[in-house]
Amino acid sequence: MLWEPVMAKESAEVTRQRILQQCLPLFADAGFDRVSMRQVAAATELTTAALYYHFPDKEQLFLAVVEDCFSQRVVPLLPDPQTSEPDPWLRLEAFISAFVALLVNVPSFQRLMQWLALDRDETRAHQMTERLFEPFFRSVADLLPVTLSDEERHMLTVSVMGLMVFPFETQVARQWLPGYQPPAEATAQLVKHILKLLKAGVM
Amino acid sequence: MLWEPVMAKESAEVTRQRILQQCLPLFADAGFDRVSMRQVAAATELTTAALYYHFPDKEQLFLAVVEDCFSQRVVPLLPDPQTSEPDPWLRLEAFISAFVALLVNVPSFQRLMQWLALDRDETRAHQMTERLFEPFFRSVADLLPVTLSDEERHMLTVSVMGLMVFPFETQVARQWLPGYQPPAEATAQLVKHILKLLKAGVM
DNA sequence: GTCTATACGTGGATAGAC
DNA sequence: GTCTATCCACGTATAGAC
Repeated sequence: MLWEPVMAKESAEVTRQRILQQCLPLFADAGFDRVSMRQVAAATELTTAALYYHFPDKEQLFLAVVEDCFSQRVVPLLPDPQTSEPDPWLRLEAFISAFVALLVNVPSFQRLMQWLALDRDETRAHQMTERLFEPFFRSVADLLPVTLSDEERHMLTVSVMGLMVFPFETQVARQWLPGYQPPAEATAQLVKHILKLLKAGVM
Repeated sequence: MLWEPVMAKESAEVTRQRILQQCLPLFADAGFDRVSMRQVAAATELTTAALYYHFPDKEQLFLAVVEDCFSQRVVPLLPDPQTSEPDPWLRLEAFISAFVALLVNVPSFQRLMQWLALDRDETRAHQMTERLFEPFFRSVADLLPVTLSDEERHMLTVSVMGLMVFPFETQVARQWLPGYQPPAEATAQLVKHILKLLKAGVM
C-alpha cells in the first residue's frame, strides 16, 4: 500500500508527457487560437476536465508544449565546445547541416517557432527568450569568427538563422513559383547554397 | 435626382476604403483570430451590421485588407525594367534599400505578411500567391544575375528576401540579446550588412 | 485521475426598421 | 447605408460524483 501514491504520481507524469507529445502537432498546425481544449481532449482521448487536472489553463499547456519540444529537439543539437570539430568553418557547416535536418524532420518544431515569433506579449516573450531562445542564439553566435563586434555578430547570427529558417516559413506560398523545390527533397542543395553564400557571396 | 444613386455608390466605396485602412493595424497586430468584428466596428465607428453591408464575411474583409495593403505599398516599389538603373548591382542595392525602408516605415505590412505565411488553406494561399506574391517574387528574381538556373535563382531569391525580412520577424524575441539594435534605428547597417554578405560572404 | 454536466462569456452573422 | 436587437454556435473553465 505504501507505493500507491508514488504510482499515482508517476502515472500523472506519464499522462502529462503524453498530452504534451500529442497536442504538439495540433498547436504547430493551427496555432494557439485555432486549437480548442475540446480538440486537445479528443486527440489525447481524455476529457477537458482531465486536461485541467494536469494544467491550470490553456496557455500554460501551450507553453509547456513549447518548452518540451524545444528542450527535446534543439538543446541536444547545440554544439559542445569541448568535443566538437576544431576547425571553425567545419563546425559551422556541421551545425547548419544538423539544424536544417531538424527543420525537415520535425516540421512541428518549425511551425511552432513561427507562431511564437508573432506573440506580442512582452512578459511571455521575455521568458521564452531567456529560457529557450538565448542559449540557442549564443551557440550559433559562438560559431562565428571571433573578430566581429557585438553588433556585427548579432546581425550575422540573425542572417544565418534567417537563411536556414525562411525557406521553410515560406514553403506554402512558394510552391507554385518557378524553380521551387520542397526543402525536404532539396535539403543538400539548400545547405550548400547557404554555405556558399556565407563563404563567398553570390553576386 | 438622377445623380443620387451615383453619390450613394461613391460613398459606399469611400466607406469601404476607410474600413480597409482602419482595420489594417488591428489585423497586423493581433492576427485574424484575435480581432473580432465588434473591434473592427469600434475602430471604424460603425456597427457590425454595417460592416456586413460592405463585406460578405470576416474572411473576405481580411483578404481585402491584405490585397489593399499589398497593392498600395509593394506594387509601387517594384523596379520598372524600363526606367531603372542599368547596372544590375546598383539596381539590387536600390531595391533592397527601398524594401527595408518599407518594412521599417510600415510595420503593419510586415506583420500582415508574417501572419499570412502561417495560413495553411491551400486555396487561399494559391490565390494570394498568384495575385500578390508572384509578381513581387519575379521582380526580385529579375534583379539577380542572368546566369543562374531556375532552381538557383529561386533559392537565391528566397535568401535575399529572408535576409531582409527575418530581422523584423524576430525583433520581439531578440531585444534582450547582446548586440541587438532595433531595425528602425539601424536600417543603414542592416542594408550594408546584407549587401556585403551577398557580394563577398562573411567568413 | 478521470468522468458527466453545465455555467458563462464571446464571437460571427442576420432580420427588419429607418 | 446604417442602425437596434437578437440568434445561436462554440470557447474556456469549473463543480462535484466516482
